[in-house]
Amino acid sequence: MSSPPVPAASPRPRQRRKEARPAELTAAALRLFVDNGFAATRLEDVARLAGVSKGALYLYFENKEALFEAVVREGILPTLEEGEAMIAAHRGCRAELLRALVLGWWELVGATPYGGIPKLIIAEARNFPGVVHFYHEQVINRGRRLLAQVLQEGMDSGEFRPMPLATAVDLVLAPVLMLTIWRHSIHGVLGDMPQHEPGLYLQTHLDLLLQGLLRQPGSTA
Amino acid sequence: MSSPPVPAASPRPRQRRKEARPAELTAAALRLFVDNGFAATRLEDVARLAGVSKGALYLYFENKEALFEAVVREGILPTLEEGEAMIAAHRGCRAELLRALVLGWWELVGATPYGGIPKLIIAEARNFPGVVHFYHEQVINRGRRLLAQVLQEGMDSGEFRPMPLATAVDLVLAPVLMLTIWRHSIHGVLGDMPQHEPGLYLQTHLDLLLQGLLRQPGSTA
DNA sequence: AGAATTACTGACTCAAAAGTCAGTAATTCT
DNA sequence: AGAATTACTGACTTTTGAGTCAGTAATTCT
Repeated sequence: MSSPPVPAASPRPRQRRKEARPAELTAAALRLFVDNGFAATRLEDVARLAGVSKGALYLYFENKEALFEAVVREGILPTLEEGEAMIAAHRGCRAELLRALVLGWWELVGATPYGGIPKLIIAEARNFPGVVHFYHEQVINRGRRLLAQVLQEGMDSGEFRPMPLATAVDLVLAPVLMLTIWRHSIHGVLGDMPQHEPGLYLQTHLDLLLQGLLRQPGSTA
Repeated sequence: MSSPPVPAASPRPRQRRKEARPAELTAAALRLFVDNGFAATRLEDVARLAGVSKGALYLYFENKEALFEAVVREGILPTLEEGEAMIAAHRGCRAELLRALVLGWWELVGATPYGGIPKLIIAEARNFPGVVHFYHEQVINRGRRLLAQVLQEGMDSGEFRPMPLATAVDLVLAPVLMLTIWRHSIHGVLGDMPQHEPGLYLQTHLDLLLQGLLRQPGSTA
């Protein structure tokens, strides 16, 4: 229980890397915030995971809340433009586009550390109304508009059956979000579900969804 | 800013109600844990909301973690037996049973304070692996088995198309869970979505799902 | 090279919230 | 009624972690 503290084989000489620090700190904070929650995360641990001292963290972020906000703001970047580009460039049926958007999102966001942000937002919503407003405007609603457009076009062209638009959008999203949420909560604890390979899960989701949406079933699957 | 503290119109003479306290305390704790998260909830606030002092709370619960565990354990009671009874009693097609189970769950659990527990478990999973194991065994897997049975019977009888069973179960659950999670996080902050009346949302979910599942579309909806 | 600058450290302070317990007032017992 | 019991209180101690800052060492300037 009381072995002498290991001298940490050459504790790596102090480095000065002003440019890289903020991104390294937000990456570390994202990981710990998602895993443990905001309140239960110690800034000393964030700093250590990023390879600096707690003092250094405060050189780059006013306080814990500012770090949280930075984490969320950073999480938007790698996402929506891609989707908006895809939707503009796409030729072919809306069903294929829908598949591409969902699977693309999974690869670009869901499967990366940023996939933890939905869980984080959900868990901390009541403590950070400002951040929620921001995220809702910049991410949620923007993503919804994207999907709504695809569904609307599909309905207009007769490819999809008519449906309540806003509700249908959320029904496309729900399984995708649950997948990432699960990964960052219960799955992380249990090592659950061999059969829940994300690819198969999303494919089945899309199959089921499209069979429900398509006027002529089988025309795409 | 500094009006004299209101004497709290007859501060209600001290009461002794050994029997009722634990349930009142867990009810208060459920509310605050779901709203603010475990770490961000002060036990003094839990006690005040339950109408007792902090000291009294410690007469009934060892510590904060024990209170959390009690909250989750209590949340199972009003649920699964009902579903298992329904499934045993039901005559008629599996599609109707599926509708009844989903809508029944919403009324009995989702729309009540217990509807906050999924969000709570998700948010705190990494900090309470023991509780997650318990919940997974006692609630999640049991609920899944229930739905799997219905889907399997439907497939066997030819009412439903064949599908990967475990995945299909989770696709039934995802929108239902997202509905409760949303209510207790983002919705609570934004007063969001007039059109997201839970009834319509769940009906649309079931319509869409069944159109995908049914071999002869229209035979139920 | 040495001087000047500044990114970084870690021991410190301080506030807040978990947990304790001697005392108080309902209730029950005789 | 008074004595004995015990559910409850709230002021207290202890612990924890956010936030600070005087000092240190890497880098740049001359």
